[in-house]
Amino acid sequence: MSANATRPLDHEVLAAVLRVRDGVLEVMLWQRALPPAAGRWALPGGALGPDEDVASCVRRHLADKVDVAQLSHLEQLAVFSDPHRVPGRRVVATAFLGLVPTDVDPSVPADTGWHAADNPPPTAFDHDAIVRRGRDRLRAKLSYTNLGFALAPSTFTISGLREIYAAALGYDVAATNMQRVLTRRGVLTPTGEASAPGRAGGRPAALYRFTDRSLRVTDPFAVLRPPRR
Amino acid sequence: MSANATRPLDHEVLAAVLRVRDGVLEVMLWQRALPPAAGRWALPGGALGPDEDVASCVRRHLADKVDVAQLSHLEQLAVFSDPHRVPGRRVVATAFLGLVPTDVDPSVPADTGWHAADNPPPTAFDHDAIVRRGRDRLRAKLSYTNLGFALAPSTFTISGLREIYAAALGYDVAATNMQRVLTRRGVLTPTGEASAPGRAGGRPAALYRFTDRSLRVTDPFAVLRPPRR
DNA sequence: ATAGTTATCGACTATAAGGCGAAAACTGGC
DNA sequence: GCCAGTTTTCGCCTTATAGTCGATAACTAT
Repeated sequence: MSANATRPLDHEVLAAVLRVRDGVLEVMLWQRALPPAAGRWALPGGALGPDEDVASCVRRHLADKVDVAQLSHLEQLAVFSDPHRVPGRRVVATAFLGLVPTDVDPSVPADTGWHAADNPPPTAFDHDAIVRRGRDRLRAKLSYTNLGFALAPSTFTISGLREIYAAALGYDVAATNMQRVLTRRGVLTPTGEASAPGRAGGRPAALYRFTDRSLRVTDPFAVLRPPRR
Repeated sequence: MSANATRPLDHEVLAAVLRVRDGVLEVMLWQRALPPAAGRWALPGGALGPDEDVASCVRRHLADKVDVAQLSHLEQLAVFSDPHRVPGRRVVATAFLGLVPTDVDPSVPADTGWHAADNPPPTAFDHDAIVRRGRDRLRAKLSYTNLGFALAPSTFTISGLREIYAAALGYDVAATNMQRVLTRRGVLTPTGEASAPGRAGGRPAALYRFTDRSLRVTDPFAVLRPPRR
């Protein structure tokens, strides 16, 4: 037996696209104009088409909101399948996690904006739970993979990277050891260049880049864990 | 628009249920008697019902093959959605990873058996890829979570635990430090009891148990990583 | 008793992390 | 130009964890 006659089974994809801006981890949401859940904020996404897999599908729907080429990372998050997650319909959602680096600023439609991932505005359906899952997945992976490359610009200073990690993780990280630890493990490579100092002066910071911009699992970075006491 | 009229969209759940037996990581498969893919081996699972989420669904279908209460762990793995993953139908699968401890031996139907997860017999559809994903997820999580509790019996010796980890990971692990490292981190707790020695003699081994049988993320266990050289 | 077997412990070495203060390299005001 | 202020980077020291090896404990079988 295939889809129930009285209540057809639909499948949609949704994407929690995250970025760090001004020290805040943000998620992309658009405001629904029409019922159901008019006025509430929703994740980008849409129905799974007959001839595509979920990865193609999420890229296709994201293209309505943002230049997909500016996404530095996209991965499956989880399936959300509560029979009542969308009132009046039976729709299973495959959620994705997308990341945008700090040095690109994708233009988005008028109904779409960026909101603090820790405190989003009222969302449609279960989209708040999906945002939480995406945020938690990012935080977990930051400490045992090199996923930071997807949030950081192509070259950056140590203190700039520290700010990105602190914003994404939601707590301050000790910057002193970050260069040493990440460099020793081969995650960071110095470019040899230096950044211009800010207007307050200070020594110019050396620029680094991620050695490997493909996702790799590493030992966890103790420097990224919360302080013990 | 809901499901395409000419090619209805179905959703199924599948479970890669793994266990360690005699030093081998095994997966539960049943042999299909009827087309399509008659004679090939398949993962347990079935269609998503109209009033259940995927977690309830996978437990319901697993109950046909095994006593679900004997599963020590069950988690979402990934969505498999290639439009041609099942010939002639459009069916999206949510795959789960299940684990069975070494000290229970669930009875299974006649068409169902356990096969080496590293080298399964010819499978139906994309079930071999799902087995690989489940195996890889287990291996990754063994080294940064306490998921070992789900494979091990309720109490065990250090060398017994070493064998389980070695079988699941596919490579030998250094046993010398395992007790010290896992105990220091609070993952293992001595029960105070000792096991009877084997027939060849030897000092009786102390029995341990996992301190916390709920899944917790820990620092990775360096003792579980492959040797450096 | 004694040889064989397995488990556990202690001592030592090596590696990595964390903290702190000094030094380096800049800006802007005087 | 000099000096105060700012930010980054480096070096040294302490602590924590991992890895190795050999010694010792606790058993079985003959």
